[in-house]
Amino acid sequence: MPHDLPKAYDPAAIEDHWAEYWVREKLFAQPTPSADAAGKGEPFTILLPPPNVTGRLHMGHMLNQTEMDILIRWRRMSGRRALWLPGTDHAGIATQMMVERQLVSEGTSRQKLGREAFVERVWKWREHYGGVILDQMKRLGASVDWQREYFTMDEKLSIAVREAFVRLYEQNLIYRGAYIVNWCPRCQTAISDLEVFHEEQSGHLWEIRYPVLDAKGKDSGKFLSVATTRPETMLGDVAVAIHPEDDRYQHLHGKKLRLPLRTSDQSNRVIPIILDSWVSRDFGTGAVKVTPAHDPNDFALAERHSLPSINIMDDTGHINAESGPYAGLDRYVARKRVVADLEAQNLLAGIKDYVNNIGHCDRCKTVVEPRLSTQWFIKIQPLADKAKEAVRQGHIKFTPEMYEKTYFEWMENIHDWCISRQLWWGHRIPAWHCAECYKITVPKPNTKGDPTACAHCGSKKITQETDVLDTWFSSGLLPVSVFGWPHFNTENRADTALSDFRDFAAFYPTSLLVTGFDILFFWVARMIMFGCWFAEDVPHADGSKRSLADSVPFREVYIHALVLDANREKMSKVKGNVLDPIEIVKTYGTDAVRFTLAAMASPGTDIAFNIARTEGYRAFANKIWNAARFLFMNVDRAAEIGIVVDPTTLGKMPEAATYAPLEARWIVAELHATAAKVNQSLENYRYDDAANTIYQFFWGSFCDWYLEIVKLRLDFSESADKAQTKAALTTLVQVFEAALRLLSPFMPFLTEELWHAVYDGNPPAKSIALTFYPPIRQIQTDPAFGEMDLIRELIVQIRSQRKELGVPEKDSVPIIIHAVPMTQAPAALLDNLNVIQKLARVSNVQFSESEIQGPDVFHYPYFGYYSGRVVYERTIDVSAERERLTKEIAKYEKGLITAERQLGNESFLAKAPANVVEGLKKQEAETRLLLEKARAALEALPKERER
RNA sequence: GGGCGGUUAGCUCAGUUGGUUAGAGCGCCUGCCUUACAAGCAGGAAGUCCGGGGUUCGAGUCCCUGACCGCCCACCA
Repeated sequence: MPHDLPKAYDPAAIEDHWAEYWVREKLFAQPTPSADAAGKGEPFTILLPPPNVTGRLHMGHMLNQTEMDILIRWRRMSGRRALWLPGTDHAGIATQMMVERQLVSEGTSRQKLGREAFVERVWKWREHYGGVILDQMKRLGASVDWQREYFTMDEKLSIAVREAFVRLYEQNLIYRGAYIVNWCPRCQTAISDLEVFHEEQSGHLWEIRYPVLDAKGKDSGKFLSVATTRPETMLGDVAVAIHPEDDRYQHLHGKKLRLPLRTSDQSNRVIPIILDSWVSRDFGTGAVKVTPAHDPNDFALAERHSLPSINIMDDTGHINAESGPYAGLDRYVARKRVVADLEAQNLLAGIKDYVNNIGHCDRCKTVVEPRLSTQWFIKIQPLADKAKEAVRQGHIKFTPEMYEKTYFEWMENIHDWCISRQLWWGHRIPAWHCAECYKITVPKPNTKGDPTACAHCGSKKITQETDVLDTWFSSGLLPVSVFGWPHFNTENRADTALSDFRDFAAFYPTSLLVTGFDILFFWVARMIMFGCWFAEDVPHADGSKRSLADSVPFREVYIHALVLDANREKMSKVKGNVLDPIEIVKTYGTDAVRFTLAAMASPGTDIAFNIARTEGYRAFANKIWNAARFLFMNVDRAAEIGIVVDPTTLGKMPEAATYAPLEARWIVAELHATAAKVNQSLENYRYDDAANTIYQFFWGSFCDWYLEIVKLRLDFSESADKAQTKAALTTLVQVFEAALRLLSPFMPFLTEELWHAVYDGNPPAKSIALTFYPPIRQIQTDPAFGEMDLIRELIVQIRSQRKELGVPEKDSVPIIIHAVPMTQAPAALLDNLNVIQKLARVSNVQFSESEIQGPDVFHYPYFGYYSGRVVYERTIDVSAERERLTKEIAKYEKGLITAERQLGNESFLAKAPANVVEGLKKQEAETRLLLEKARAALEALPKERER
């Protein structure tokens, strides 16, 4: 037996095999186009948001990848030159943290190892764990080009990072300086604003009395109260600020205060009272201590008033040597100590409970410390302006649209980007410090090799900057760097790798970015800025200048939502509600999980992942599996009597002859309509519509109706009309094969397996993924839809009536039909009486010239009005029937009143479009008839016996 | 403090530019092991479209307003 499928669908038995096959056969490799690549299809490119090398696949990844895979498979099958490019991110802080943890568990540390050994260790770690998520992707069937896999610290990409840096430096867009940055004492590095998350925490607001000095510099006996949430920062106070027009403090103008704490510089530092209208009079006491080295506002204030900055903390969040007796204390210990010391001096005016927003390190959750420190920054405004312009001009389209607003919101309020990190793992900043003149040497653009002497004084005593770049600096460059930038753009054209240039020419800008909103600013915005900035210099293949429109890193961005648990809660390890996609995949199959995500992925709405849905879609897969078994069973039976479907009739969109049986014409029309809807839905990122449309087609139309009807035509007996059987079988196989292709992007494994089975080991391509997707075809309204509706509705009515009358499931019963207004029923009905008999278990259909009366008469309006009756002596539940009819009558009455009111409204008749009025009139007439019939039926019911 | 999104059946969600009697899956009820499928088949019940006002011939859909839920951004010590 060629078609020997197991009885039940078992994803485990098929998925591993195909996953491995797709990778081995390099089916989705998209090589660098040759010079004469014309006519090979318009490129469709997606860059995979590179997972961190620390990563394991979570539900968000799976959603992200499912969406990309559906689109790329669909576009590939639709004739586009599809490229989905995978890679991983070195993820500076995150990875360094993982390895540090590992070292701690081994009783050693990063510091003990030293920089070089540590970095080597991280590389080893990366080799070991870095591919986990990619292996998981393979298992999910992601149709990426594995030949192009990259890592953000690959040499090729590192060259791009260096070139981007030196160009920006050359353009005066990179500067180094001491500013307040967010400092993580655990990671011991600066982090950007985006890497800080704020959380409300209950704390205290301390009111501290600062002694006011008299003209001689002695305590005047008066005090100025100042409110603070961080008393330990007093050690760095250089002033106290009040509002110039604050009536309460007019007498203090020009006075000085004594800092009531001992520090090393002076036991009692004297600080001025300064006036600044930035101070709000109604907060706290209206007086604010100024600590420039530990607060951004204070820093700005100090600049305005030419005050010094006193840094009181070291890299680890401990008080430094500047602060005498407090030196070496942890910041929170110091806080307690300071408060105690103040209390001892009776300088604590009060402690209030206070809830404030505290910044935490995104990675390690440690409370960040705003801290003055020397860092590298990008002057972002020029890049942001260009990036805004690109979106404003419509060169990048956001879906859902609202994210465009979010993008602009952020871009309008953008701050310079702190790009230096005091880490060891990452791209070391290409700048050299001179030990003699202290100036900085940065290589010129388009040059190779590290500088050996100071560009300013010629000294050979130069050392490279120890800081590395923010991870997002390199990932922000990916759209240009993965396609070879800047190799081909160097002055030294001999260096130009031609193949890289062709990649860039063919695949940049990428078509689409699919990602979550959580990295909209981190990554998406940065790619747009970098892309627009650097790609504009790269000419087109023909040498012409690249416009802004062609400099963007991607033409469209699709932002997907979060995957929540079934109770709409965020998944988190703490809550213990994390679903591991790999586990679910093992139980239900990748296809079912993918389909679940697709069916629930409505743009802009979070997905409450419900395993019940996945169970349902596994059932769907099983349904298809069994439809295939049915089909193969018949193909095999047909073969026994010499009927064989010509395989060359497959692989295209089936057409039905006008003389073909109704179900054949109908299912073909349905297939076309489904293909049109699915294509349109995918075009608009409506994965949910697309998935549901296919589901409805496969299950609701193909299996529930078409297969049941086609059984009648598959007659393999001696007396059978072989031509008719063959025609039916051909349509069956054609539609099924096309439907598999339609479903393939959503359920790649199942469809691959069954598609190969359809071709019985001789497929026309290596994979269903390399065949053609059913396209949109302009369809006229096909009469088959209406005819089929007539038949279906009649069958449903009969089944319903049978149930009502209590006819045993297996029994066949006769029916009587009366048609109004025509005395003859239409051909569609007469031609398909056998279908009605089979599907509704009817023994005989009798047509009645006269109207049928009685409580068991059913009615339905199609091409006129039909009534019918199932002939059966029923055991009627009079009261239940009365209740049902009463409800039905009420419903009709209500509908009728609405319709009549509207039809009686002259302005409605005047203003509403004709088809709406027409429809309403028809509906009113139908309702009226149904109402009359229902009333008659109620009337005909035996009267309830008196009790 | 700003900004954004949501509220439709018991649950999770669709519902295009306003247009005929608001849909799906799951769950629920009833009956069936009908030779592709019990992960199935057939039939059925179930909604004050968050509340209030307005525009319109017509509102789940547009406008105003209130309530509740969620998210993002933000330097008030």
